[in-house]
Amino acid sequence: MKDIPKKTRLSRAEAKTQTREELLKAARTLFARYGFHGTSLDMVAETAGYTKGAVYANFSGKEDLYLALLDDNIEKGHKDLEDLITSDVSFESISNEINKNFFTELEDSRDWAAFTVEFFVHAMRDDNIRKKLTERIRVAQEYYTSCLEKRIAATGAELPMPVGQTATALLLFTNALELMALLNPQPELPHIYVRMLKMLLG
Amino acid sequence: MKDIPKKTRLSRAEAKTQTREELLKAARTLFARYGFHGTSLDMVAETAGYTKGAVYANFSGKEDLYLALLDDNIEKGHKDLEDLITSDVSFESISNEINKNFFTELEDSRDWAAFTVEFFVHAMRDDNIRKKLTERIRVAQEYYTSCLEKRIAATGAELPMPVGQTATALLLFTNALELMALLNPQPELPHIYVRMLKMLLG
DNA sequence: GTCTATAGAACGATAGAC
DNA sequence: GTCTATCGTTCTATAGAC
Repeated sequence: MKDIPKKTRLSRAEAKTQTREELLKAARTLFARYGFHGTSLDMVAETAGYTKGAVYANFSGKEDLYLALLDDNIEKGHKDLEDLITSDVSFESISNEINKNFFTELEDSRDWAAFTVEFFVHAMRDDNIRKKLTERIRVAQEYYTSCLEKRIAATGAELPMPVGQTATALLLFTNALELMALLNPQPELPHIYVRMLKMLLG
Repeated sequence: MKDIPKKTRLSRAEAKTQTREELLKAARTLFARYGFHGTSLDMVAETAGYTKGAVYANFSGKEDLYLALLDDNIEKGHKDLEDLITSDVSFESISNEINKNFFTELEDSRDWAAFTVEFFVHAMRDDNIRKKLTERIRVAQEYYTSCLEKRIAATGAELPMPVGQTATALLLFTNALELMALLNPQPELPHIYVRMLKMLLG
């Protein structure tokens, strides 16, 4: 058997995939921190350890790179809510958890939240982006709806609204509260969140 | 008495004030429609009937012009909620009104909403802007709180949360719902809004 | 030898500053 | 109205995989 080189050589396809991943990773960080217009393709390429040639070999342009991030990431930030809806533990202990760790956990998603909201603004002004975003919103709503249905089946809880509408209301309120907490971390926000959850989840 | 010129001559100070006002008016429209980066100072100057020189004579730069708009305008857009809280008419007729005119009335505030949200993004990345914004949010919360207190005094309604927290929740939910309706006008949104109001206002 | 991912220079347009 | 910087995009050369 021949010597295996220190670094296994990548096939051309593998190398390209890896390049693409690294560019996306750099772009995610930079777009989140500096925004769409505040991030240049030179910065993205350099951060990832490439040059602009690599960007244009993998994406048709800046907008395309930005949209690719949406596809990878839109579902991120919803994980906490998902845990909460489907969780088996008592409402009381969930409330305690929220009251205790609300702000510290939120800090981690600061850049991501900025990215998401910036995307909303783009979407309001660009029909192509709007369509991509609303499709993602639809998927999220359906997913939460099914989580809620499971919860109802398990606990027998009664909701004050139809499940679909409850899911939408939850999605809306959670996002708005998160944004407000990042902009202006008033200490009563976790309490408001818990109370709203109690009202919405019955 | 000498002839009065067709147009009364303005003093230099008056002329400068007028120029400033016209620039602000043009900037308000353009920033709202095309966003911060989508609006050039050339566009602003030209729309107002001046040249870029006039902009730099009245503002220290683009950012300064943008911030000047915040001071004039942040409180806009909340009028509907205010009317609703303080209104004397029955909850039923308010609900009907919302269900009927929700989307048509919203269309008018499309540009304004985009501007507001864009400002939120700026605020997350710029501490100076963040301070200005949170101060405005504080004022809005206080105002809604006092509206709610009046309503309680008048109707004797009981709220499920303390007034201050109810005001915050209302503010959050209304803004989030408005944004969602502009991005993705699902027909059930007004119903969700009415139900949430019922839950929050008791 | 051929193909292609990437490097890197060059271009052209835009827009803020003064 | 000019100056200058920036940046997205395009183009060509090259090195390495096939």
